[in-house]
Amino acid sequence: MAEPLPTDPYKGVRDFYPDAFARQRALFERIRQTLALWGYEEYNASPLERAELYEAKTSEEIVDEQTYTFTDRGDRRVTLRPEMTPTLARMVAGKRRELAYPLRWFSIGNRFRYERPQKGRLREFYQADIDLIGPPEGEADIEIVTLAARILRDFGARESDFVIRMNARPLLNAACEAAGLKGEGIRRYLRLLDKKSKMTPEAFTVALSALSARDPLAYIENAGDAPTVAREKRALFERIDTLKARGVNNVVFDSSITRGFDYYTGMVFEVFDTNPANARALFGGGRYDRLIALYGGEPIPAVGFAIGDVTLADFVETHALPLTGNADTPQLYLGTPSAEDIPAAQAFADTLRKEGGRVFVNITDRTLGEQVKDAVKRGIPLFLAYGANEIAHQTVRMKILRTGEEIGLPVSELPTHLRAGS
RNA sequence: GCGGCUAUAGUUUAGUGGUAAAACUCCGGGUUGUGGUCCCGGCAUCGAGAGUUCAAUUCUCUCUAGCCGCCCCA
Repeated sequence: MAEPLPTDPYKGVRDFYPDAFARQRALFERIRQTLALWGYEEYNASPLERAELYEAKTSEEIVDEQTYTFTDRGDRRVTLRPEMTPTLARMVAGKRRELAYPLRWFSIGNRFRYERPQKGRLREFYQADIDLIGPPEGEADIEIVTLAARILRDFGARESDFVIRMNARPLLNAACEAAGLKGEGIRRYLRLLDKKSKMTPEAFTVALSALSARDPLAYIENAGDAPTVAREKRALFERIDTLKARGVNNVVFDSSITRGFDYYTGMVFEVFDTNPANARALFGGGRYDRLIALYGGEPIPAVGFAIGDVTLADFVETHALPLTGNADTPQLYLGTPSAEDIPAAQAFADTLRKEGGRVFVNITDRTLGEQVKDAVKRGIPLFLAYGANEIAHQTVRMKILRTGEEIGLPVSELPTHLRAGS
């Protein structure tokens, strides 16, 4: 006997058994509904991409150590997409002249990253990427942040359940330059800033002194010291005020929000759960005006964000938000008194399906008692036996499993009941 | 890549230096035209390998896997 194969999924990825898949789908269906109301269109692409796509703008370390990259049989280097934005940029650039701007696009699918799995971080996760492409900084940024808030609100979250922390790359850059940093120094400072909340103040001060004489944040605090900083700060605060005026009140300025990515050029934001039990970033996004130009041509401004399934599911659970799943459970279990009745039951089921009934037909030789048990286990609400008696009299006894009640009715009325019920 | 914790039936767990217990699930039967109750029976080379020992599921080591943290974070 050969060694049996393991039944666990590959490290860091999940199986979605029907229950879990129904929940997962419910999560993203809710997002799809909101986006449809806002006129966003769904696109998709292959998870396989040329490796160079990420080498262009993402940092080398990420490509080398945190992607699934391999060489195919034609010696092409291939990467399983770790994020969607480069693919989106590639697609937009490819048809840049024929698309109708502004583009309101979104995509839901899996992303891959090769790293050590731990809480909230897996090697394969699902994400909704939502982008607004074409308009420069301004109204588009307002819409994107409003939409981010609306998606959570449409899950039933209250405004107090989350907070949107906002910053702007130009503001950070101006402050860094005011502090005498440039190029690589700015990059290193942003990385340090990203970690600030996890460090002790002393450790931050020590790390900072290795980079700069004065903390760039001081120039943001006292913007009067540097005109460029003052200008950027004013622009950002105006945006926050606009959002509040338009009904998104849970937005705050947070100078430590940087986003790890090089391609952001404007506003950046992260949405945090306010519940202490789940106090971490749920998702985030920002403006990236120069990414699409990497594929040639004039820059096409863009702003967007992405919501991952793991953190969103945690949020929904933490706040006990209602989420209906399993909408596809059959409504009716069609039992057969004996195996000879199966062909007739299948034919009958098919007439019910044409009327829109979701029907599960028994094809085993189990007794009716066992079939009823089976229906209960599967969570199918209605049961009826279909055999010689039913065919002869054209009537059925429909059993409501939840109450045990049985209703006798003519076969012809059954579709009406299925439509009314469930 | 580094560190901590864990590993017993399909699942969740108990337990012991003398080859294991329970609940639920599943399978078979009591009950061959209608369930959820009840009763009986079945289902574990105690993660893998090595060592200590008369004897290891139990102690030690190595490995593997999972969880958690660090690093990193799209």
